[in-house]
Amino acid sequence: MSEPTHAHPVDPERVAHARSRLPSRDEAAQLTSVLSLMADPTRARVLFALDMVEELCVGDLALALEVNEDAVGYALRLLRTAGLVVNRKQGRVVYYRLADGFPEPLREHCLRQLIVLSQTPVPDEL
Amino acid sequence: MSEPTHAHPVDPERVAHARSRLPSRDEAAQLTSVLSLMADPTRARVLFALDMVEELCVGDLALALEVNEDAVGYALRLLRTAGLVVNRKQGRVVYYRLADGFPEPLREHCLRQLIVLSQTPVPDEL
DNA sequence: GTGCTACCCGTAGATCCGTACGGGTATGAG
DNA sequence: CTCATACCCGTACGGATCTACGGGTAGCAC
Repeated sequence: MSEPTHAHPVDPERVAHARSRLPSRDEAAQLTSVLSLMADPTRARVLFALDMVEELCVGDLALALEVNEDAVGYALRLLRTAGLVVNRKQGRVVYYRLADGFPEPLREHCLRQLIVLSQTPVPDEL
Repeated sequence: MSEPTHAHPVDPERVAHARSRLPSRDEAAQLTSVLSLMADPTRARVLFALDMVEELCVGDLALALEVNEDAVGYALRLLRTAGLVVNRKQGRVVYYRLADGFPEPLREHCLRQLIVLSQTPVPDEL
């Protein structure tokens, strides 16, 4: 079924309207690459924590989230290589914080809004 | 290394502060289950499209997004079973729309904000 | 120097996810 | 009735992703 049966739209007007102001596949891919970084419990909570307390070292982060250091290590690795967090080394302790360029809308509208969402959940009718 | 070396926090105050108002692992999981549904180019664009034009049938959705019907089919299957979209069958055509209970903050603050984000991208320094 | 701590990296194994394919049902046209 | 359309489902396969582990380095204590 993968090939385009149904060559002509049922509602051409709506199709055109949707097409006109829709992110391209590339734009969407770029957007979702950020989203999928937040779409993991550990990473999301790391971001929440850093949004609240400015700066935390790896071990304290593990304590705060109650996960092992492997988990935070991996989470931080991905967030770091994506440029969403930055680190600062002092002695043998490494402190992490949100990157300066951390997308402000993401922080304002998603991080903080979603923390509310997480208290008052979703429909979930199944 | 997975076991908790480093039993005592470096900055106990910040750890406590972070811990106090942090989503639990369960809350975070619930939240990220929604996020990971949006964290896919096809699904995200499906949601964008439905947010704009109210209602579209499967074939038109495939046309608008320029993807094959298998892709939209799979995307809609997941969004549907998660309760984020609903469908209405008229003849042999199936129309989809965002569910009534579609999380309003998600729609307002994320969908619409993120479409802006997708135009003016992220730091991405690597 | 030895040893411990805080963290990082690379890799193997399990698991999850998306795609493609074959086939099925129901509606409508002729 | 037969046939095409619009859509759905189940499954198999390839690729991505997460976890756990072994091992490495830099800083500090002694």
